[in-house]
Amino acid sequence: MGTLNSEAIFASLYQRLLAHLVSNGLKQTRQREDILRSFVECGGHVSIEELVAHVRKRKGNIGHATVYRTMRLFVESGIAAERHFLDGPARYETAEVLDDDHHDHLICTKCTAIVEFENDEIEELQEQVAKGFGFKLTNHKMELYGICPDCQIKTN
Amino acid sequence: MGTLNSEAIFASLYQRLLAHLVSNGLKQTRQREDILRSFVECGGHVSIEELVAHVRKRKGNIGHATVYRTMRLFVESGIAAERHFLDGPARYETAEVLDDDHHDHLICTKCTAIVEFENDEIEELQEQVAKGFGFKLTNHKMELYGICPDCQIKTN
DNA sequence: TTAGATGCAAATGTTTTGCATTGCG
DNA sequence: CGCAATGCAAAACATTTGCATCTAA
Repeated sequence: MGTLNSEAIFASLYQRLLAHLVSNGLKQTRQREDILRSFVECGGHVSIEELVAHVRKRKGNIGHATVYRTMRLFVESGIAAERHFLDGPARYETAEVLDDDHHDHLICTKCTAIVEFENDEIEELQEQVAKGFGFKLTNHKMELYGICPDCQIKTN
Repeated sequence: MGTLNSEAIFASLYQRLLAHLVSNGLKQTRQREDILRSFVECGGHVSIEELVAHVRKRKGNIGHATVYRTMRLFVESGIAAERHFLDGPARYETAEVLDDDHHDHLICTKCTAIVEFENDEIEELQEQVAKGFGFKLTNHKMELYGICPDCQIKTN
């Protein structure tokens, strides 16, 4: 999985990005296309630093500020989502799955492997908790930390 | 609630802190006592900056670094827990409730009011999810974001 | 042509660290 | 006395911003 249809994912996200650019009077640029391509090729949960490195390897130079500004743009366009795991730098993932299919994360504290999951029962209970306090729920963050199967085997 | 038995809370936490200090060959200092007192008086979810201001108002000067180092010590002693809401600075809460009574947070995105809650059903489901992926769950973070009753009334 | 985008460097905010000095045990 | 703690300033990060320059539309 991944590289197989990565061109298709790129195309779909780029189309959504273009729609956002047009409807907001913003511009299509070489950098935005490069960053999106790297973003898709990197798979999930990339940091800004990793993106900068990836774009620089594929193409020429790119500024940090540009990548920061572009990822903010991607989030506003609805094609990327920002996550804050542990307390490292922000990480981004493609939003293609997110449409109606919200997911949360299970993170290994030894090797930082990340598994995505979805659980409707939990979502439902969260909704009930919020309602119980009179809150109108807008979104949530749930991260489970533990030791993954591989790391449980390795004694280190 | 709060100021009523805050001296009792202080005493209980201080006792636990002393135990940690003694068993690790660390020292009892004026600053550590002052910071703990402010920490308890401030109630829940204080930032380092707020603690510095509070200690300075009650007593004389104190260094930022000391407060950072002391809160890390408090976390290691098991008398404080660190939280990262939204993406502001770290916030700390007293761990007295945390013993066997884990709780999560419901946060208003308008006024940043924070409500604590506990839900065993959700905990149980989280455990099941982790088990499903072969993970050994060590801890988790769950934050629900929404609009609190007060802010729903105010139209702004 | 012109508003928006880029890239650099400087600024910001949070947290950590080096080091001389102080103070608990 | 000796090691740990403090306080300051400097460093380290992650991120944002100012500004001159460039470029898509």
